[in-house]
Amino acid sequence: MATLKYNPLKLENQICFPLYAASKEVVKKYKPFLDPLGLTYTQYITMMVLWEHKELTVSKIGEYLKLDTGTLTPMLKKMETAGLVTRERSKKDEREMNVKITPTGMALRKEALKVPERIGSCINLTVEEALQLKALLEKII
Amino acid sequence: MATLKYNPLKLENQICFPLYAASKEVVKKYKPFLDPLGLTYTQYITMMVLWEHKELTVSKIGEYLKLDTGTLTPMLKKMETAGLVTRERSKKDEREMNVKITPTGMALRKEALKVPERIGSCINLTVEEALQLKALLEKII
DNA sequence: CAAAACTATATTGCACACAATTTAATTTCA
DNA sequence: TGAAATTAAATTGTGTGCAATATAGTTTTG
Repeated sequence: MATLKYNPLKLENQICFPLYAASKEVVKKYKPFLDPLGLTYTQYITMMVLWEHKELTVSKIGEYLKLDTGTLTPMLKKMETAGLVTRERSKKDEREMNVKITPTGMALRKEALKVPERIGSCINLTVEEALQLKALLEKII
Repeated sequence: MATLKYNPLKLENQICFPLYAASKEVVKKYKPFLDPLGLTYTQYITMMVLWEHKELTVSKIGEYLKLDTGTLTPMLKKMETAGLVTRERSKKDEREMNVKITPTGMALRKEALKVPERIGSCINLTVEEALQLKALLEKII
């Protein structure tokens, strides 16, 4: 009997690749729902933490989203221009930049409320599977 | 009894976010192992399909990796400069660009062989969990 | 068989993503 | 207390990632 050697460098034997591909796939699925709101995916998750916390420093946002300042600073400037947030140095510690959601930004929440369920119906998983997946992913993070 | 309303726009209620964060996390874990090989993560998975198939068109690579030409063309040019692949128009159909792995590229495989297990030990999952995760991710793709 | 439709790749423009460095403010501690 | 260490953002440079468009080659079809 011939034994086939396991090939650790085959794409289908990787765990990383489906993770990478699925992530891009899902982000892409958001686009048609976020375009009407004028948000990119990264801006959308940033709005999510701001809808909840109202005001945060750049580094706090980075902690929640696991993004660094090189990504956040230019994006937050664009969001400021779009009227979604204000950016102001902290009075207490001038090193900190306080990012605060505006009424316009807050109002956008209502329009975003339907996004999650619309996405949900695009993803081919049952509720149990989704929860299982979420638990596994959180073990990685 | 107060009922707390479920908030669909909370980061921790999303499936997309852990997926996005875990994917970035894992790609980042590769960096220390790929840097010595002179490969980025995207180049590494490209090499994976080329180690297996030796010669492919740009669109075939894109099919395997779910990447488009806007990503692949500049990257393949860099890989050509690095001596890992050659790029040549197909004689049969001049529209096609054949990407072929070089002996240098092929030789790199040996050095890459230890990457998967090293990564495996960085990821906090049992074999069963990894297989379960892979199956769930493949349902999404 | 030539115009139209199609296909494969390349190019352009925009938006991340992060490592490394810089700048400025605050804290620590000799 | 003042130099050194630490901290928070911003900047710079490199590398994706994709939509939209352009270009060139191939196939279809009236």
